[in-house]
Amino acid sequence: MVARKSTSAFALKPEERAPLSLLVSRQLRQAIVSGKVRIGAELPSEKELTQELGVGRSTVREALRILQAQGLVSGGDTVSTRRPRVSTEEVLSGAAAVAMENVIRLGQVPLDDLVELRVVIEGAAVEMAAAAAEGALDEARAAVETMSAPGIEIEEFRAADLLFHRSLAGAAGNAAFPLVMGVLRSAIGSHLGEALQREPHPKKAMAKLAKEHDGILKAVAGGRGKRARDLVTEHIRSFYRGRRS
Amino acid sequence: MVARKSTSAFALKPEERAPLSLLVSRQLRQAIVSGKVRIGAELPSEKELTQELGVGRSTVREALRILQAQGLVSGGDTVSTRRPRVSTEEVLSGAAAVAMENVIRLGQVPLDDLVELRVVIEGAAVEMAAAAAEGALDEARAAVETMSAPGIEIEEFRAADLLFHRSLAGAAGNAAFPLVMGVLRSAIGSHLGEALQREPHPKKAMAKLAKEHDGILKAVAGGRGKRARDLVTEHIRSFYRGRRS
DNA sequence: GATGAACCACTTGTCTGACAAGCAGTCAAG
DNA sequence: CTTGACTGCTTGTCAGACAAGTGGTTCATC
Repeated sequence: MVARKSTSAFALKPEERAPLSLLVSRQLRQAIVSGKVRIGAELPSEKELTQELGVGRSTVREALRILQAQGLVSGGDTVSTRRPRVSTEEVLSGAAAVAMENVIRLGQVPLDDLVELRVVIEGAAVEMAAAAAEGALDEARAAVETMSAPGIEIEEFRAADLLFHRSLAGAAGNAAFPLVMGVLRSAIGSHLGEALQREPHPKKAMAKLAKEHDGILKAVAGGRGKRARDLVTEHIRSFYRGRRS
Repeated sequence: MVARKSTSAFALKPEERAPLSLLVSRQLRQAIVSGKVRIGAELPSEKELTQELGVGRSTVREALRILQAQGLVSGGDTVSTRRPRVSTEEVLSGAAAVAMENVIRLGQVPLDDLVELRVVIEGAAVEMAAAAAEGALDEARAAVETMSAPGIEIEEFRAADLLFHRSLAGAAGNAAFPLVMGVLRSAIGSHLGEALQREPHPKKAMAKLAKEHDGILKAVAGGRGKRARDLVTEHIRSFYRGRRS
């Protein structure tokens, strides 16, 4: 409390009572989301921040830890001596997924509700994509091809699956769809513990999924929005059905 | 690195390379989500954790800051000398909301995309709510009543409006809908800077909104899902239309 | 000139010790 | 019984110290 000057007046706003480290973290957050510091750029070192902000190093470090936990800053969880950077989108949505998973784990949101929300979003996305009838389907098409390859590994399949759903969600031209969808997917997946790994017949399951993907893609490409939505709905629901822990 | 005993064995998992503070935070998180520490319960003091875990206080503090940023622990942002507690649902959802908002902000998602996603989610929510056996509409009904009061202030109206949309989104029985809807709403609002404040004729605008709310509510209560969805869609779109900064 | 090793500055991670401010319980004085 | 001071305990913050790792510079060697 050495830095707060005891605020003798009685009208003290509640924000003035926040710890310094939180204020610092907010200030840095502001600098980041406002684009003042570009994505992926390096932040000043802890010492520089210390001098620049006029606070102790512990305070700066705590602020950085907060931002790191929020996913806005990355770098601490890697090696050492590497300066913190502004996170990429991936780290960021990873942090959001962790937060959502916490909400699930503590019983605030049942798993099924997340699945259903994903159905709603992705269903709407494919329906809109089918109506838009544009050429943003190349990525999805390539992903389907990858997944249909005979000797594919589970890990590869998972990556291609993510790419497929992501690009399909983005095919409607809405940037918010794939972002939120990704967070949901990751939260569900980490809660479930990667269902595909425990599949008794992974090859068979993957073949089934690949076939469904192909059907969805064809429906979208053919402009049959309703059909695409139904297929996606069934695709997602059936995948998670019976896999609840 | 003084606390890690140089791990002379060669088989060190990549997790062993994580900072100690992160490991501590994970351990505490595990204790929380596994239900070992009940929700709302007090955690041991920093000193006790220090002794219990065998690490320095700075490390414990950083771990606590991480958990706090994730919303799992609350207490630090309030007064002082109050021990950290396991968070309640509100804090937790709030942290998830912040994380999602970061994703959206940094992902450069256009405003229209956010609005459209909100239309999709809320539209689906009211349609599902209309189909399901209702009973959860009391809150929404009360909110509409509040908003229809003649001499209502803008701030009051905003609060009631939030309550209306939130309870309506939750009326479908899906906890994820109101959560994400709240995030979107807040993200949109911070983009737009509280549109209602700058309204030339706030009274007139509020009256129009209240009337639309009433219509939506009646449609949901009457089980007319399609109609409710259309009304919500138009309600949200028309509100944000022309208000883009 | 190219290459590799030694060296040094800087950064992060962690610990320790210190102090201010606030809160809660205790306990004696009225 | 009430009230006021006192005494711990807790969090917030700072400063200093050291270990370990990374990167760039310099310099000797081929």
